[in-house]
Amino acid sequence: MSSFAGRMKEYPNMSLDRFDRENLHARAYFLSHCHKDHMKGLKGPLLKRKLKFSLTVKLYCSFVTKELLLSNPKYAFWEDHIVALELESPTLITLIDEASGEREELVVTLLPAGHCPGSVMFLVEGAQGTVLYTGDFRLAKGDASRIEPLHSGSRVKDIKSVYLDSTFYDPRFYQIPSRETCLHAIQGLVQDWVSRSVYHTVWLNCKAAYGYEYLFTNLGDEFHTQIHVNSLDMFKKMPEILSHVTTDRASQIHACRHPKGEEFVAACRLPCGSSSSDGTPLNIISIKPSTMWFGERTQRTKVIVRTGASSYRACFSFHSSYSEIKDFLSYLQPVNIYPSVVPIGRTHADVSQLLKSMCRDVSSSAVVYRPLGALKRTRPEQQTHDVDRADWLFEGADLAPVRKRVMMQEATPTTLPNPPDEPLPLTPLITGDYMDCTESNDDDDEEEGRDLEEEERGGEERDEGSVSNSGPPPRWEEFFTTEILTDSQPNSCSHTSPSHSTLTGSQTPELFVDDFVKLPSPSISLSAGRGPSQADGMLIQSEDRCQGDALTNLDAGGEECGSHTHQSEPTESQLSSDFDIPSTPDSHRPGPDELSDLYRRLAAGEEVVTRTGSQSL
DNA sequence: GCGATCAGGT
DNA sequence: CACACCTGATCGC
Repeated sequence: MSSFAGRMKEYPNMSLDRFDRENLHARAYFLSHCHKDHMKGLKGPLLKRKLKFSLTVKLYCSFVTKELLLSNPKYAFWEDHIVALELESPTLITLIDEASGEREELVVTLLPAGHCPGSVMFLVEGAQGTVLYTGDFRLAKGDASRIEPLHSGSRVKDIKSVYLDSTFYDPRFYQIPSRETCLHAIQGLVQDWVSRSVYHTVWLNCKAAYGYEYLFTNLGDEFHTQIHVNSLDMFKKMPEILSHVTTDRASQIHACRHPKGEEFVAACRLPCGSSSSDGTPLNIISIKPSTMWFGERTQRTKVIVRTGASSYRACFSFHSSYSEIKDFLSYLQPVNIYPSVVPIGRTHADVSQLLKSMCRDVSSSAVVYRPLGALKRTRPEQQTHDVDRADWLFEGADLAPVRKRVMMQEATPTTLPNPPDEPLPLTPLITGDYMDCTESNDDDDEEEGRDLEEEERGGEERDEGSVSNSGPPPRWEEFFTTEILTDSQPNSCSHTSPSHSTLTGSQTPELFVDDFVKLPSPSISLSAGRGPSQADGMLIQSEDRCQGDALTNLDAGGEECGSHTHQSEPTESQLSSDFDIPSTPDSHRPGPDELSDLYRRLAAGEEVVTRTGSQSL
């Protein structure tokens, strides 16, 4: 949970994501996204009173965040004090002290954060240097290079401080399967289920929070349906989302919620109360999006885990993994990094120590200080790395090490693939940096004999085409319209007005980079009979997967949902949507006999050797 | 009655 | 395992 107190050292007159205590006296407020833990104090009576008497205090956020916020009547009093900003449009903001009239000018730029609809990072440029407040974010490897305002021409901007979402900044969370991988795995599971009959229904057991919408839009498109949800109110200005959700309970895919939802589903009733359409009982599976993470060398990394006869967990993360954060930081090379979250079991000192290695070394030889510089330096507030103000003190034009911009997007999609042995040009600075995390993941690393280097080589070999799949970070803003749309959308996405199509393309998570491997493997599929769009992003299924740990997830226990579940369970391939798995040369696909033996042993309750540890639930 | 905080749950 | 959130109990105003 965020322990950020709301203030940045450089710009203490602005408050971000905290609105209580000392933040009550801020000159301007910034809300990175609409999750409750970033809105502390935002509906407090003290702040409400302050607004009544203030002409200048504003809340800055994205258009989508504004819409989501105001869809809750408890925040309606903010209406006239919210300034929605466009993404990636630098905006001059003057902070005024209402008592003294003192003014301070800042340039603030909203950057897409990929955490939930409307989520942004704040890039602040002013007299105290350039700082980045990330809010909560999930960016894939290489995304920083595609965010224009982080650059100045061909250079990466000189960033003094990053206030970082360090939720998963711990080597234990080294990798989290990409959004695409997770989405495709979920699609596979849903496909297998809903194709069985119209009574086969999926319940997406999502938490009461924004962030699952891209799941709804993609599943909606894939299955030509709308997802049943409790309310459409918050999406009334977001046609792309609105067209994929419905309050009509006659849907095969539900994401409705009820405090006793789990009990309902165990009793073959959906949280909305629906239990049948025409008297025939529903056949429900539940899929609970959950964060799953894996160590640096972990290879068998299941994206879907079965937790009961008709319940599954599916990998889903709102936050960047350790390696994604490292990629982000090593691209930006800030001078300071301040963590906003201390992972459980860690101290602030632990995290700060870990983060030190990601900071630019200001004493490095890249900075050559002129002997006379100290004498010339008359303005004490000047920062040694402030390029614009202090470069006359130094040799050369730049104090910050030259950081060349990397354009991943420009990687030629149609030309020859990178040579297998050459690392992809993801960051200019590090490749070996990932080695300093070897202290980690003993616990997660169940790989016995595998050689890491071999694994990496295998990965890069297959990475060929996938570089060009990288897209820009998510732009939830493009979901937004100023019109208010009504609930009377057509009941099938296939009828959705073409006027929305321009919004669709750039929003879908296909655009996220998959760090890992995709193989155009014709022999492997998550499910049969799907279109070419799935074939492109096919997950690799390891040959040896079936021998062991995949089966350990076939939990024979758990609640049964009526008598009809057994013969209609999803097939093996749905249960083990592995990702990033290089094939093992000396492994083999188990034969039917081996498989049935394993099934028999599982059914008999015998131990089956597992390399993923206990996953029984 | 309201808000803040904590425990316990999903 | 975490996350984001909810409910209910308790405390203080």
